[in-house]
Amino acid sequence: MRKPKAERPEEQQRFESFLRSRQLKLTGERLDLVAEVFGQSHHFDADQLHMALKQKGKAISRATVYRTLDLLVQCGLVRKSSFGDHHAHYEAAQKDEHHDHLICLNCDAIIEYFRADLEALQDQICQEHDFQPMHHSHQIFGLCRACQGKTTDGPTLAHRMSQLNT
Amino acid sequence: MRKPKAERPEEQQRFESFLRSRQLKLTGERLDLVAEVFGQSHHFDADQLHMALKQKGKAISRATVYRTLDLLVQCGLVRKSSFGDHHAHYEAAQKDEHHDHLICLNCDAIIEYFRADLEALQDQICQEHDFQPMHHSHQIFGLCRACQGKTTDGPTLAHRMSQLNT
DNA sequence: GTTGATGCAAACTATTTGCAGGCAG
DNA sequence: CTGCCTGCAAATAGTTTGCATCAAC
Repeated sequence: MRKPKAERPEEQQRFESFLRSRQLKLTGERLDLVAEVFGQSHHFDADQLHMALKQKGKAISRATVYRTLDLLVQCGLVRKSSFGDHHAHYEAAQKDEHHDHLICLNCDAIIEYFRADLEALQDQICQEHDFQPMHHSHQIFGLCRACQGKTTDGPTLAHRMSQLNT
Repeated sequence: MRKPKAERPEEQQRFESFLRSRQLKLTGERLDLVAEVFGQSHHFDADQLHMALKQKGKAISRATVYRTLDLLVQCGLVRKSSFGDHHAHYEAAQKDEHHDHLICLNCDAIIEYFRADLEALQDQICQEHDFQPMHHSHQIFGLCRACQGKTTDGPTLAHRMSQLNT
């Protein structure tokens, strides 16, 4: 489902103008990374991206991976979040659609959801406290459908729960 | 507002029976730490606790601070959470009351809130996705009442936003 | 040619862990 | 006295940064 490079997918164009607007340079590494991010399955972390690139012969240093992801976050093409484990997760931002996550503690599945009424409720809470919201994060941890039946590994699950950093 | 030691505040008793139930030992360090946690202002982090203890002449090693906080979390007397900066935050758990947080990006104020309808909505979302919730975290970042008027430091604010790890 | 980018290795931060000696039960 | 506990220092893990070199504009 990856668009041919020749087409210069929309995301790449957005990135290019972002770079130009800041007098930053369009390097081969940046192009490779962007291509990978938008070819890749939605959710990933810095290391997965780094390895995926390496496997395709595009060995980009970790430092550059982090630096470039940072740029993509700044220009809004990528979203960064933390799922309670101890490293950052990234996802290609789909247009301007916003969503939150359900996270399976057994298989790490990530389910996205969006509820207008939840967003409205948040705004209401903010109003009540005279608080001006700028960002929010809402995450629910538990077991996805597939993992509820399974005899999930109790000790491991308990351990993950206790390690949850949220 | 700190109860005299002689009274053995409820929290300390809870901790003691927790320790006994696991054949763990009631050491001086653990007692000092518990006293500090429940004497202290609600929200704190490992380092603040470590320093507060040191200032009172109770120099407990960082390692022990972390280890003991861990026990307190396990026995439910303390709650651990992450506010998008890069370290854990703790708070003495008030009975079994649950709440979520509004976090001011300018002054770090933390405002607690609880909304039954929000909790209900969450359950509904879980049902819709056949997801069994075990834990959730809901945080809204922005400006508290006091900081909305102030000419808040734009660059700094933007920086904090971009560093948000949620 | 400037100026910003890259890779490497070293630095960092918050937290964890191995170990030897200490103290609670 | 046995086994958990402590402090220390070293180890982690993820991420960031300084620096010399290199490439985009």
